[in-house]
Amino acid sequence: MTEENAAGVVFAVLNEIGIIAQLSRTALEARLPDELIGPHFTVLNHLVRVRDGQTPMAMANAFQVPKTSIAYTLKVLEKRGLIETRPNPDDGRSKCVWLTDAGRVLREETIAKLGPDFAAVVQSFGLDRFVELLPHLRSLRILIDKNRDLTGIPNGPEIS
Amino acid sequence: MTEENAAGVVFAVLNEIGIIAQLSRTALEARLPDELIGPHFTVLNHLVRVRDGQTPMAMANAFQVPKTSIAYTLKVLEKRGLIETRPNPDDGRSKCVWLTDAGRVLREETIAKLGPDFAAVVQSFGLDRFVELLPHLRSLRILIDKNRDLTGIPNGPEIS
DNA sequence: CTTGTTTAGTGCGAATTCGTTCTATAAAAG
DNA sequence: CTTTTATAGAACGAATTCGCACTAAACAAG
Repeated sequence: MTEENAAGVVFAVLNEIGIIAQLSRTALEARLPDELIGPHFTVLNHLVRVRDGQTPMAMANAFQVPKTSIAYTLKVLEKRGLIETRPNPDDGRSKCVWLTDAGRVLREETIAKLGPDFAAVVQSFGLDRFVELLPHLRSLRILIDKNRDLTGIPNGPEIS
Repeated sequence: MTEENAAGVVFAVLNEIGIIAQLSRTALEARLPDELIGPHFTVLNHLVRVRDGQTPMAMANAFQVPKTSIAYTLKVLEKRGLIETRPNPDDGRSKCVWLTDAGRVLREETIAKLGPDFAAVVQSFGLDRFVELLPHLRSLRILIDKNRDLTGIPNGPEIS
């Protein structure tokens, strides 16, 4: 199963990344209330980690998904009372997304539920390996993101 | 933006992985014929890399998606003449999936189109870093997969 | 052999994701 | 200021993903 060429290694890395993403989404959803799925939590978490009051478009860029996908996710979150939206004072076209108290609480509770899972993985995998992995993944992410704008991949009005 | 605790590092790593997965899916789809999307290619590639003649259920396990999702993907691929299915001689309940010549050709063409993209990323990121990343990602993937079976996450009849 | 349980795949409807089109506003050009 | 051009979001329908119920075959127990 050894990869012999450069493309093979890249392929294998992206393949592993794809599977890990799928696995962690499944694990996350197992700790979420039934009516919520991965992307819902991703939005809540993003609003806490980066900042409240972002526009939907900014989040579409951050997650690299079409704006219509974010729009639907936000609609569900708003209906559940986990976020609220207000007009953007700086731009009449757009709006800003704010967490409600319920949204913050749900995020905290979910993270608490994930704690033991993370702890188990950290113990087996080693925290130092995670720490070592992080900057490499960051720069790879940034690089692929840049490369997207160069290689003629049509990012269209949807993505950026 | 520095992460101070273990959970934060894990979170950040999984977050980067999620974005990279999303970005590479978008990049892949930009090189695929319009009527095909990421999962279609993933199946074709898997059948070449692992082996022809797998059952749908085996692929559902490999990709960690519900069997009904794979079923739909296979239905599209079969309609496009990229795969064909035959009954499983060892098990009357299941069937085996085989690549057609058209399926092999499409995979080759797609990989050829991705070549320059991969080369660009490899040049910037460094092949050695990919090589170093791979085993870590592999073991992380295996670990999360194992952990899923332990922590009471209901993998149900769908996943495994 | 018969019965009860598990597993692979299908059918079907709901939820989600996405591309296209449209409207309103902002930004740029003249 | 007026006229283009670009952007944010909404509306809408198609494609995809998924959960649940069902069928048929394998397997285990008796």
